[in-house]
Amino acid sequence: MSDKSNMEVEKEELKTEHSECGGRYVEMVKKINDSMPCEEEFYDLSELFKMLGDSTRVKILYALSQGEMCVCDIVELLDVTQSAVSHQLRLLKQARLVKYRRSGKSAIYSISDDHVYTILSMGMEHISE
Amino acid sequence: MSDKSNMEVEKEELKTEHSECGGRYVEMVKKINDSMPCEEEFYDLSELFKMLGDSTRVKILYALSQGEMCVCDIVELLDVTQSAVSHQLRLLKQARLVKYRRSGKSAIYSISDDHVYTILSMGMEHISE
DNA sequence: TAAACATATGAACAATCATTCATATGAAAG
DNA sequence: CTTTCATATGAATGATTGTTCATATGTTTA
Repeated sequence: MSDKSNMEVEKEELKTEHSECGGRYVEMVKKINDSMPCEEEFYDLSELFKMLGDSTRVKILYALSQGEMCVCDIVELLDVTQSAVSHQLRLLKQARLVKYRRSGKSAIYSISDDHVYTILSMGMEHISE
Repeated sequence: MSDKSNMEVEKEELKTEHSECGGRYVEMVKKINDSMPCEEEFYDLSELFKMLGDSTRVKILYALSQGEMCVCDIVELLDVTQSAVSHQLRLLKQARLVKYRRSGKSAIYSISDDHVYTILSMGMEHISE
């Protein structure tokens, strides 16, 4: 295989990898590419929003944003099974969005920091536009 | 069936529906319950966050938050198939998070309003705590 | 009009997820 | 120590979702 045919193959690969329409934006794309957050950051970010991307969990977080409460309060407030609430609280705890302490028979949950509430509020503001 | 036994049954149902631990929080729960956003609001809110709850979509939105660009730019910038990008753009468009216009062969997408960017930023701030 | 390019879309598939049911743990009261 | 209450958890299931592959649509250029 000659050098020439090799180069031609590379050219072809380049052509199929991405299109040529870019024209106007190539420079911008390069710049953005250099300042792109890393894969992990995007992953964490989407994981965070994934936690907020469920009706039951959002309700729980909203309730807790009004003040700490125990599991049975949440069950009473929302229309969800105790089991479902418990499962979701576990996820929220793992994601460090809520914390809890034990008090007698009860487990008392609360929002772990108020960034969470801020994000919720921004979301609510957005959907009422 | 006498009135008395009827009342007893109701009492029992009440007991099994929710626990009695509430004690301290009952008043608060009532108050919160009255000011709770409606089902639909929670639904919309979780739908919004669901859109941000995927790595590919977050990347796309981040890229677009730097400026409008066409599909092939996004494909080049991120490491995702053209088909996957197109599918996700459709979802983002349906959710009104992005808008697009056609220019020749290209479809040029952009963030539909900067609430989106604000929410993204809040999220990024949160995960770097 | 045909070829090339940019984007969109339908169907299929694997993976993830939220809920339910049954049951386990843990704590307090009797 | 047994019962009752509050919460947690494992397994099963149905539903949703993101990607891929193949192909269609729409636009420009030759």
